[in-house]
Amino acid sequence: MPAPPPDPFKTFLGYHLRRLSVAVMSDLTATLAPLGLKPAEASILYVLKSHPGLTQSEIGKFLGIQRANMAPLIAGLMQRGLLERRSVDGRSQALKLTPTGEKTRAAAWAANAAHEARMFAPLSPPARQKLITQLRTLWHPHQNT
Amino acid sequence: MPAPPPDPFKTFLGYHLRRLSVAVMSDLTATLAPLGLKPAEASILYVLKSHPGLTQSEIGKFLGIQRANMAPLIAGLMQRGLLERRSVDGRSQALKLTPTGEKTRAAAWAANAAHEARMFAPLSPPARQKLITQLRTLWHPHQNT
DNA sequence: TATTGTTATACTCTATAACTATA
DNA sequence: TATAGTTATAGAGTATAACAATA
Repeated sequence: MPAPPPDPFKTFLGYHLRRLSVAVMSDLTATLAPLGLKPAEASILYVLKSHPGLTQSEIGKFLGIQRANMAPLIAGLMQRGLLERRSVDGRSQALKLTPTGEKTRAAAWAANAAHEARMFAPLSPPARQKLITQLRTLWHPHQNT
Repeated sequence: MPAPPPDPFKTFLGYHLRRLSVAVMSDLTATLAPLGLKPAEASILYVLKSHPGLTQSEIGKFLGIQRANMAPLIAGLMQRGLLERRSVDGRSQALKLTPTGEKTRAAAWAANAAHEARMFAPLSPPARQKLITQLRTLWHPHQNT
């Protein structure tokens, strides 16, 4: 009885990280679609809930999204009445959620939490928290932007 | 002294999974670039080392790459003399590494292993293996393709 | 000079549809 | 009828460069 061929990625953490991340992102995209939000848009709403008054450049730095790509994202959320602007100086504007934006954020947050519970059900809450801690230890933002 | 604003993604495993995965993929891309390989191409070489004789469709199923996107990848590797084909029947061809392909694969593998050691240095080997096991438990391939 | 927001644009990755030739 | 390989193409997501207005 011949041994089964070995999995070439058995020792490569990066491979499993990537495959799981892609699967989770795909599920999150489907989860948020009924709310008319993409993951990046929902993330912006989350950041503005906890950090109201940030400019769009600052949000981009926080999320790893470039200025040039933030512009259409913010414009779309503004157009839907989810955000409002207040001029800080002539070139930058503080952003915050409108009441509608906060309702949408809360709905997205609930859907996102349900998605997390579904995707990571095999892990106990402590195991999940430990995993988050490990991933944060390994992720050094300066490697990106 | 006001409390710092909370990180909105503190409890979202998916977010940290994604940020780390993007950083790791970026580093891997840079690591493999001097060998003239993209991560997907290196993965194909790895799979053919452990599973010689697979067709390109089978490799695509293994890696989660669609048939249509496998065609140019395989064509490029063929053109560089890294792969050879043997007709199984009129429509499918078994693939294997050429001697040059095996040399390139070995070089990519060594670079990839060094990349992993660098990226995941904070984790001991047992911790790293446990993390791989956890990620594999959470990843159900049928969610994708 | 440096920064914010914006536009235009290009590049990669991924997804779908359709075709051929084979089975 | 179904499958392997291919081509064409469209859509995201992301990257750089350049500009106007402002600091």
